[in-house]
Amino acid sequence: MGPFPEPKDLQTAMALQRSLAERVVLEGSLEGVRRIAALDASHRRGKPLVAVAVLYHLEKGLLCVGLGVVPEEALFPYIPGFLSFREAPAYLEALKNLPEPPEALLVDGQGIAHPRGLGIASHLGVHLDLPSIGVAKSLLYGRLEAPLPLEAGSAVRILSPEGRPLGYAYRSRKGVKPLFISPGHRVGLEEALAFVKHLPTRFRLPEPLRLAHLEAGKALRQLDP
DNA sequence: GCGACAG
DNA sequence: ATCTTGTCGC
Repeated sequence: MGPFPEPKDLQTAMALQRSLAERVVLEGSLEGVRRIAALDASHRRGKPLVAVAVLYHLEKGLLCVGLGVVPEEALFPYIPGFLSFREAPAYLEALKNLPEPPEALLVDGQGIAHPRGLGIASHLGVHLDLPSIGVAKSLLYGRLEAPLPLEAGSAVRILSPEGRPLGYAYRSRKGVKPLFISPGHRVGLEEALAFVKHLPTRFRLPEPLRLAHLEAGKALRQLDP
């Protein structure tokens, strides 16, 4: 799949995003997929970025954890709309440290619900040619078709300014803030939501992502107590 | 020019 | 994302 391109400026990054977005495939079902990698990262200013890939089996649960660490100096800055250029390199390292390749990716961030149609989940999916889904804790782009009901399991579509469906706002549990689900690559809109709905979810985040989040925080603290 | 703005 | 204790609510 080649190296992960690191653009020298935002104009170049933007052009790359528009180009890669044309390669996104918005169809496919994840039925039958059991082994997924959940991706999350944590960091503190002046410290390395710690990325975690959790290999999770839908029936066996947590299998193992892969780490990816990138020094602050090597990091692309965080700019809304360009998150993948900052975090994806660390995720790719983390994925290399897994004993076996996942069948799909669950990523903390947007899929196609992005100004140029290439959130970090889509970017990673296209780069690795793997099915991927974006699960974000807040909305970056688009608007909700209607207010999201308070009931657990409710979902309303995320629409682009032109009215195109980009994903779903999804209430995973009662009394929690919604998650924003959008297909990353090689999965349809409905299928992406259906897949997330079937993941074990004890709290707000689906269990695989929650574990990845906990592991990332743990790893960051162990860097230098 | 005025807001909005994943992690 | 992280800095942070107790506290309100299901």
